[in-house]
Amino acid sequence: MSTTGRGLHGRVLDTLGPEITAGGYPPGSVLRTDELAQRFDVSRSVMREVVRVLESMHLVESRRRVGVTVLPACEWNVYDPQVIRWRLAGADRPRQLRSLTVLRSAVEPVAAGLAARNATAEQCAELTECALGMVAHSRGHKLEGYLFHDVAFHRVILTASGNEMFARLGDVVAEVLAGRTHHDVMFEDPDPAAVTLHVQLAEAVRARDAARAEKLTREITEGALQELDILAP
Amino acid sequence: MSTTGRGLHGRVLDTLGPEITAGGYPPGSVLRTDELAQRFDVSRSVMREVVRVLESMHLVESRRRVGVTVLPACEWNVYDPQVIRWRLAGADRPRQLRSLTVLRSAVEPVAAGLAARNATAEQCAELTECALGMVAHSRGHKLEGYLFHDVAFHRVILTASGNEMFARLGDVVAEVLAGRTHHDVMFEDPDPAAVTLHVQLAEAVRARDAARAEKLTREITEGALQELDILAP
DNA sequence: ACCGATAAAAAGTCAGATTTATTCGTCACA
DNA sequence: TGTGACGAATAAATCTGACTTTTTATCGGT
Repeated sequence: MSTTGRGLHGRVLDTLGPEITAGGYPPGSVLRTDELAQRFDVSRSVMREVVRVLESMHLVESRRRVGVTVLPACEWNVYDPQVIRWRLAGADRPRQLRSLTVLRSAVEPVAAGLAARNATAEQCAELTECALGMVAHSRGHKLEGYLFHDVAFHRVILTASGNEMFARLGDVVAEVLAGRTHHDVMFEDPDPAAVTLHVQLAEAVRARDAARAEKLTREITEGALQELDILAP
Repeated sequence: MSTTGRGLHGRVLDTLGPEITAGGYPPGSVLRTDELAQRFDVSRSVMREVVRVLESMHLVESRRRVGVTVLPACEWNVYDPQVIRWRLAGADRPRQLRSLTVLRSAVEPVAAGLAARNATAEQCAELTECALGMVAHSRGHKLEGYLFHDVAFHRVILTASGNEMFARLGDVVAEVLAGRTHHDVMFEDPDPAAVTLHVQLAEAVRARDAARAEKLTREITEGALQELDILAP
């Protein structure tokens, strides 16, 4: 399931990374490579590789004579999928989920508008297929099946937009939707209105109606914001 | 100017990273750590750290017995500031600039709406100050001064939104604006209409008029899209 | 009190030895 | 002829210990 599991280096990263993103070390704390290597019972080489990766994520900064300094959260590369995963697994999961949902509400409507212009026939077909899947799993506590098709639906929209920056947010949306289903609200069947909106969106994209696709998506994401008690702009 | 310049490891990264993002190695190419270490005249330890960082950016994948495989562009962490910088410095700079400008057009209006709700008095003051700075440098080929205030303006908007995901896009916007000024269009003074829009936006935020702030920002980003000949949605 | 030399601390770098996992070729057996 | 198991080759992964470099703090002299 995890991406980095492979190798000794990845295992250390999967322990130290979450510790940092969870705020286990206040900003400005200094860690020493040697001590960390001892703690995790790995060689300095491996530890240095871990530090280098954390440094590339702007979680820490390594300076001579002083050590590995933990950076404040405002410096972190919060778009790094790994960092997102670590933070979603940690304590400030709710805050993270809100931030990402607001991002969705900004990006997805525009992406849907572009998808209506650029989607291939095959992508349109996938879209309706996903929407039908959502309908089929919308009643009777089939939450997992619903989630599967929901994630696939939004992934197709983002990809079909033709913008690589949007396409890369597919994983983020997947995490948000999965988080909503598994941990937070939504104990019962999904909102029927949301299901309808997805079906209509698939139709709008197929009909090349960009304005309608954008508007429908705005309604979908607004629903997601309301679920998290975020004021609608 | 560059972030990674420090250290031998950073210098190798600044050469190999751009080579990969520029498409110098077709996806699936295999590089061997030993050969790379020879080529850059560094030890294997340093080379392994570089590979680890490139791996964390999903630019390459390192597997035993086979070597370091270059991944296709669709796998790259295109939100990594380092990757963005490398790609903006490379050959497909125009495409990259378009992608980022579309992203701006999605994010900034929503961010401005939130800023109108959440901005502090100090941030409002900064905003008007930046707008005035733009006005002051809008005539007489003072492009550098104009750019400086333009970047600062958008940074404040993104930060004042209160959303960390938006705030982190400040660097991206800075790169886009700088790229537009230095390399592409805009040989003459900036569009007076754009300057006016920024002044009005500062006013709208101060007046806590979220709807107006969002609308004005939409006009600003639409202008940016038109400059790059991107069809308006 | 100020300034420069010196020493210490920690990351940075390197090279060699060793381990481990993967691939590919070969050979036996069905 | 095709399939599967065994083994050798290979390249990354890891460990180790020594050496270098940079930065900072301390100490002594003026």
